[in-house]
Amino acid sequence: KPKSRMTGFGTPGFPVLSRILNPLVEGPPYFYFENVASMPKKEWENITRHFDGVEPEFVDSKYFCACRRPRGYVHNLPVEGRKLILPEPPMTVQELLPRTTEYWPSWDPRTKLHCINTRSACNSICSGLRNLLLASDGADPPLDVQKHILKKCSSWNLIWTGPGQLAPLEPHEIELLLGFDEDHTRGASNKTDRIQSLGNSFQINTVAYHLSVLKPLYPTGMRVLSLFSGIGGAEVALHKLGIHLHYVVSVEINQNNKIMVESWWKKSGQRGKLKQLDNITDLTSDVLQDLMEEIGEFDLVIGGSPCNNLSGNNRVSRVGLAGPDSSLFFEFTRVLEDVRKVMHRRKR
DNA sequence: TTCACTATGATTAGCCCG
DNA sequence: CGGGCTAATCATAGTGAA
Repeated sequence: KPKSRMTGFGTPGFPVLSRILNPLVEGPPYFYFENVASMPKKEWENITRHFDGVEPEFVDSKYFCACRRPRGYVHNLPVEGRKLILPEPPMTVQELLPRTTEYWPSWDPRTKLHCINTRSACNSICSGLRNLLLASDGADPPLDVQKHILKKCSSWNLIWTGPGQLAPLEPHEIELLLGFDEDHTRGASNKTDRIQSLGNSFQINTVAYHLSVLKPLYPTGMRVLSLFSGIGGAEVALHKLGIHLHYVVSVEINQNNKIMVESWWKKSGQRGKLKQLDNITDLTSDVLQDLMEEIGEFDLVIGGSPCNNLSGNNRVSRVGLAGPDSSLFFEFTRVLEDVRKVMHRRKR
């Protein structure tokens, strides 16, 4: 089998490659940046330039869980000695959602789901498919009908929820797919918001695999600067690795997401300190310097900047990295550079 | 105001094949 | 090596009901 582009420096089942890192970008601070893999290559080259030539590691989360999620990760972490978090998650939809197997027809060969999108409304599609299935009265529909249905299933990421019945994923199912505990996003917002926030999140098992090399480096805990935190995927991944979170500065502008992170922080029994900020542009060099007077250094700067101007799903404003939201990427490298400056200055 | 739902293609990369 | 084909995509703006 040919090696896929989406296995990065190594995934379970694929050999671990080594790399030589530019000494200029060696940690600490370690950094970890994430975004969609399928943006124009030109934009990834642009991003690489802003990370002093560090190239993204492209990884598909299908090697870690039951859904596709091709993403690029730019980081300066060691790539040897990676470990999976336990328990290992279900690798197929059928294992993840056992109730679907009862209704999953033999002519639907899917075992993995597609990327989580933020669309939730496809009732008319689903009812149309149900009518098609009703027409075949329980028997396998004709091949051309099967093909049509499979295409819709693929396009809308539908699962079998009853006899001849298809539906999109519910928020609690997306949480499990992405490696969160069930109900991670419950209570803070409505269904629309939950799906949106989840769709923007890390896949925990994938990210934790990359971050696992930090555990032996920081046996007593880490001080983390989490940018574009969202629902706290980075924090959850580190916690599931058993890494003590000594201090987390979490920057997230969405109030619902902030509440979810704060709620998780309490629920998971954290003993460190969480400081939440709203807007990354408010995290100026001066503010950061004051923060670091209190905290000391940051061991890790982590986050994924907005992708909506880069995503192929965007019909309206796919204008590239310089777009109104995606241009916040430059704040990531700006903040990282500010952190480096403070740390470097102290070394002298 | 809040919320669920709906309509809306283009741009990619990766194939295959001549 | 280049053109054609296939398949997939962390989305947005608008509508209407509650």
